[in-house]
This record gives sequence, C-alpha cells and structure tokens, in this order.
Amino acid sequence: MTTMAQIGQILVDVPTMQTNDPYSYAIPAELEHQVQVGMRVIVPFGRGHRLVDGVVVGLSDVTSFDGQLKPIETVLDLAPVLNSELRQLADWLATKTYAFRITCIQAMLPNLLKTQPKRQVRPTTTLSDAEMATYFPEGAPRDFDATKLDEETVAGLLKLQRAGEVEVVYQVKDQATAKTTTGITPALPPTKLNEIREAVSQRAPKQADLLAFLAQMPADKVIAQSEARKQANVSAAVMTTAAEKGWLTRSTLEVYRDPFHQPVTPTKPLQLNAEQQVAVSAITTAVDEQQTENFLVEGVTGSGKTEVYLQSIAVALDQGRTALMLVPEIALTPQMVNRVKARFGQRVAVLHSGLSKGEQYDEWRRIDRGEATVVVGARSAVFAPVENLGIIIMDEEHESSYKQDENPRYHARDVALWRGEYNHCPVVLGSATPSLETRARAAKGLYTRLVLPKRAKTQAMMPTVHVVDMREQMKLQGDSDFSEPLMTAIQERLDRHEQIVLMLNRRGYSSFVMCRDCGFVLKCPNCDISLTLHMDTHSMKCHYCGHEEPIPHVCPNCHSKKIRYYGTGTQKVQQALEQRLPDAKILRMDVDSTRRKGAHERLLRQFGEHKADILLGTQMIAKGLDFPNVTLVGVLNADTALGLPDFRASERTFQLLTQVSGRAGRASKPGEVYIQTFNPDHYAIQLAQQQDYERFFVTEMHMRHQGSYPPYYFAVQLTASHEEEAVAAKAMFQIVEALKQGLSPQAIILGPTPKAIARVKRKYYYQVVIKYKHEPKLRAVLEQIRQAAQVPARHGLAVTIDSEPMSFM
DNA sequence: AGCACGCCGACT
DNA sequence: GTCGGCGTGCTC
Repeated sequence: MTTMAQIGQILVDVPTMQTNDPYSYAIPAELEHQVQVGMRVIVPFGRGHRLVDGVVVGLSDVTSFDGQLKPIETVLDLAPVLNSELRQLADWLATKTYAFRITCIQAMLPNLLKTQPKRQVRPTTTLSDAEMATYFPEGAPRDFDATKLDEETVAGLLKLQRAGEVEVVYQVKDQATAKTTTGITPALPPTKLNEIREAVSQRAPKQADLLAFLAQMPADKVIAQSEARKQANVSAAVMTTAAEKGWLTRSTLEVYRDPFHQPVTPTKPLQLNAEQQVAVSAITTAVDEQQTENFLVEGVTGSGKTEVYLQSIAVALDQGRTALMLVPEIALTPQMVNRVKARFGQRVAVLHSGLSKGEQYDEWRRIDRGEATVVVGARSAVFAPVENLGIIIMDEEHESSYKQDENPRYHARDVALWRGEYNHCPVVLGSATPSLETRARAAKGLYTRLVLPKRAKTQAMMPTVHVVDMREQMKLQGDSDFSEPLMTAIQERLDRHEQIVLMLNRRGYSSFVMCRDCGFVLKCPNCDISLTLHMDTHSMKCHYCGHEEPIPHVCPNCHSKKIRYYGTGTQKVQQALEQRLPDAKILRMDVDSTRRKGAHERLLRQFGEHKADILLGTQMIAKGLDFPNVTLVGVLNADTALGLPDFRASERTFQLLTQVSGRAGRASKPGEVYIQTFNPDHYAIQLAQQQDYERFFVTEMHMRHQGSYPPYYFAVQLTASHEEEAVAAKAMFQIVEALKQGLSPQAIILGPTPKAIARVKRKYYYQVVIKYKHEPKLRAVLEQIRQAAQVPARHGLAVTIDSEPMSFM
C-alpha cells in the first residue's frame, strides 16, 4: 500500500454558496486507514467547536488552503455510501438545478443517513441552586435548541455562557441503525451435543429437543433465535438455559426490515404479440451492445408495456447487469410491486415513501451490497446505488410527480438519462400519452419510438367516449353535478351489477362558500385562497396551511343568510349521489380518505372485491388501477384543469382524460366514458374523446410554437417570497432588472407577477419566467442572483430557481 | 446555519 | 463610560 493520504476534501453540511466547494481537513493517524472517498464524516466547523457532518469527496496530500487544518473528528461509515458515479451525478445535478452540492447528496441518500446535529449546554462550574432550578430543571446537560426554547431561557443561558459558567457542546447523532435480533450458534461440536442430550434428565425433554436441533445445525452458522425456537419448538427460557450451560452462544444478528413479507407466486414471461416482440428486441439489442440508446414506448393501457419492461429487464439480468424501474409514487401499489416481485423474486428491492425510514434504509443497503439487482421505486429511486446498470425504465414518463418541487428541483427523467449515458445502457420511457418534450425528442430522432397499438390480452374494444355539454344540461335541469346521460348510464350499470368509476377533478378545489347576495367568498386569513368546505369535520379548511374555522351561517360581509356552498367537492358529490341512488354502494377516494397509511390499498381492494358499485375520487383514481368489472367511467368536471393559468393545462387535461378513459371496459365487456364539460369544443377534450394522441401532439405543438413555450423554448422560473408583500415584490423587480441587463434581447421575460396563489402560509409570492433558446450568459446571471439573494435571505426573503418548471403557476 | 466581530443608540 | 442591539463576513 502506498502512503496514506494526509488530507481529506470534505463537503460540509452547510448549504451556502461559500461552502459549496470542499474544505480541506487533516486526517489523524488513527483514522488514516478508515477514511475513504464517499464516506460520511463529522468535522469541526467554524469558531468554537461546532460539529457538522460532511461527505469525503476527495483524498490528497496537498491543499491550496494555507491556514491551519482542523482534523476530521469521526468517520461515520465503514464503507462509502456514495460511489464514484453518484458523486459525479451530484456535481452535475448541483450545476443543472442551481442547488448546493450537499443538498444534492442528501437527496440521494436514504433519510436515515442524515445525521441529527444537536446542541446541548452544561455548567462548567457549580451553579447556584436557583440557577440550576431555572435552567436545568431536569438536570445537566440539557438540550439547547434556540428555536424551541422561550426567549427568556435562551437569553439567560447565553448570559451564563458569556460569563463562562456554562458551555455549549455539540453532538452529531448518526441515525443509521440496522435492526438486530438475537442470533444463536452451537458452541460445541455435534458429537458433544449428542452426548449431553443422552445424559440430560428425562424430565427435560425440551432441552433434549434443543440439543438435537443444535447438533444438526452447521457449526459455523448463526441463525435468529426466534427462528431456532420455531424449528426446535422450544421456549425462550430453554434458550437461556442452554446459553448458560454453554451449549450455544448468542450474538447480535443484523436483519432487514422486509416491507413485503407476503409470499408472491412466481410468474413466467408471457407470450408477446408482434409489436411487443419488436419493442423487446430493439431494447435488448441496446442492452446487449451496451449502447446508450433511449426509447419511447408508446402504448395505451393494456397494450402490454409492463411485459415489455419485464422481459427487457430479464435480459439485462441474464447478462449479470442490474435494472432500475421508475414508476410514479401513486402507481407503486402492491399490485405493481407484486408483479415485478413475481417475476424476479428476491432480487427486487422497492423504494418509496410508503416505507418506514428503517425499511427504506434496509432496501437501500440490499441494493448497495448488490443483494438486490432490480430496483423498483418512485422519483428518488433514480439515485439508487445500483452498480453496473443494464437498463433503466421510466413508466408513465409524463407524470409530473417525477419532478421534485423542492431543492434540488430535479426531474427524474433527466437523471435517468444521465445514468443511462454513464452506464452505457438504454433508458426506456413509457407512456400512453407522452409529454410533449419526450414525444418531440422522439420526432427529432433522439429517442427510438416504439409503438404498441393493440390491447395485448383479449383485443378488448376501446371504450366509447361521450362528451356531455354541461351548458345545455344547465339549461335543461339547472345546476347539477350529474347530467342526464350520465345518470342513465350509471343506472344501467347498477342494474347489470357492473361497476362505475367517477372522477372529480381536484380535491374540493371548487367547494367553497359564497354569499349569493354579495358574492363574498370565505378565504384563509393566511393564504390567498378560498377555504374548502369539509362536511366530515363540519368546518372550513385551508388546503395550503391547514387553517380551520367553523362554517359560517351568516355572511360576514353583508349579513345575508344566503351564504352557501358553491361548486363541488368529493364529499358533496357523494352525498348527492347517495340521495339519488340510495341503493348504490359508494366508495370515496381522495386525499382525505387516503391519508392514513395503507388506506389507499384498502379502498382499492374493497372496490376490486365488488364491495362497492361506485368508486368516486380525484385524479388518483385515474392511475394504475385495473378492474375488469368497471364498464363506465364518468368525468364530472373535465374543465377545472383547463382553466388554470398554465401552459401545460391542455396537456394535463388530455392526459388525464385519456388515462381515466382507459379504466373503462377491460376483458369482454365494452366500456363507456362520459366526460362532462363546459368546453365541449376544446381540442384537448375533443381529441381525448377520439383518443387521438397523435393529433393532440401536433395541435398542441402548434399552440406551444405560437406561444413560444416549451419544448420550443427552454424555461426558468424564479420565485421570491416574503411575509411582506412589498419586500417580495421589490426583490422580484430587482431580479427582473438584473435579468434584463444580463440576458440577450431574444430572451422572453414574463413578469414579474404575483403567483396565481399569491399568498401561502403567510408568505407572498412573486415570480418571473424566462423563456429562451440560446442564452450563454444565463448561468452567470442566475449565479449572480443567487449570490445576491444570500444577504436578504437572513430577513426571510426566499429566492428559488426552477429550471424547466412543470408549470408557470 | 451559527458564531464573532464591529458599529450604533440607551442605559447604569 | 458600558451593555447589548443587529448588520456583515467567515467557517478548512
């Protein structure tokens, strides 16, 4: 071995622009053999002895820093948690998303690997009884978190600190703990154990059982005590006796928290149809040849995309490579996971937010150790530490949940493409309704387009889609959530014992209270949006900050009693439906009814078992569910999304309607879809009715071209927020000034404007959007804005940069 | 982020 | 004259 490095380059966990580059730390002799690049460490940082955590990103013998180096305090890991690929990815991501490097690294690691820094205070001398009683009522040392203590205590403690009577100590706690259980191993050779067994008293049959069990155990194997007890059929007491008598030794055994303990029945690859065959062979050729060829697999629900994915993955695995499969969070139902597990068994690891932190960590370790070679997960799984990737799949690539809406504001698709290039492996993007960006890139030849036209299974007929003009319905029967044609169709299904899915766009978005006399709308005192009526709690709630107040019976503005609900929420629709169809069983599924863990799956299972006739829900029902007995799908208000001030409104509406239509009519029963709308002539609705994605793509591309929107232009959105509207507005005007100065005249600057919902959680939001084609100075200008935003950040001004935002709202 | 240093007004 | 407010710069 060559001489060990003397200096570690550490990215400290202090997200600022000045600490975005690594700092040099001395490696003490006793840590020389432990420290490796990619490990987490604890280092002293700043004056005093504040401890922070950090990540080793380099080792060297020299440094350009000419001051006194501080030594690394502790090494937190036994093995690196970030390999070379992920370290490079973090750097790329930081540049791409204008985020701090350490923030990117944290986004890549499981939550449990985040340390918890803690401050404590303790007396340095003997304090008076009064002081002890005031400041250390529960003894010393005590936690010192200035944000949680009252001002008086903080001030008092700081005073004592200045006087040198107390000191602040720092701790950095590593949360990463593996779950353990007691393991046992035979302490004596089998012959000896058998001897003892024969000598043991007749009145101790259980001890004899255990001895027999131990005798047949492999000598060097450790098994869980609980497992041994089951197999030998003995109690814990017998185990303890055996340990005391020296027959076995106990040890600590590391176990995984397995989130999917239920057994799955293995499946075999299905017979492919011609188009599927073409797709699989194109993809697997790229896998074979280790090419960074990327694919767009276009196929409607039931066209057999998943089978194409699974068989392509199988080829990668056969070559000793690994696979990553990304799905939207909402589609990560046990149904989906089981399908992959059924094909690849123990090799599959699952990563998503439904798992506990411990389970996430364990799945992550199984991947890290190479024990799992197929990873299925939501957005952040794109950072899974799989090595030697042979294929990356991203299902439902158009889903907006692939974009993270906090720092780092990355799109999982971009990360997937980066990793595909790094690993020389194909990336497969799949969707029935690809995002315009992706479809446009396929048109340019950047992705190979593979189309799966038919329904794979029974050639089930595509559903008939009816558009119901609600303006006419209004004239005919007044204000109702249900049109006549839809009600008739529902009744038919009920008579035939078939099932119905009804979708309401957006949770209670329009269920606000309005005064019919003066038009007054009850709004949240903290946020700039209407409060939503919740009949379950009999209160008005704000969906942004959670503010809650009683339902008004008198208008606060004009004191009229005609203050009523307006618009529609799932609960109100459910009530109306129950009234009109007293015999139908209705299941409601929205953010409120699925808040509890597992509620989502439970509701779906109930519906699958036909314990209800009608499933009523928000967008979430449009995705990933597959019930053969559903022959009618109704969209109650197709327009809500259309009216939003967003360039993607049509795209979203089209995707949603197409997707939900796919829920109707599987197997042998033909399906019908009713779309209720006030805009029956809108192209997004018309083309969704005709299920004509290609024409929608062409039409929408034309609209985007007209409006200079993505994918014709790149876009960056900047937001400034502050408790005082004037501060946020002023900051945004200054930003716009800087942009105008720095950018070329070709750059289109939209704004500054207050955001569509200008006030959320007591803060005002202002934004600007830059649309551009070629703007070499953009990075420099944005970095300068980022730099300048640091000073006012101390006074609560938050500036965010979102490259390629999902919407301009 | 969090700490010290330094510059200002209000107090013993 | 000093205590303590906050604005600013720096942390290997």
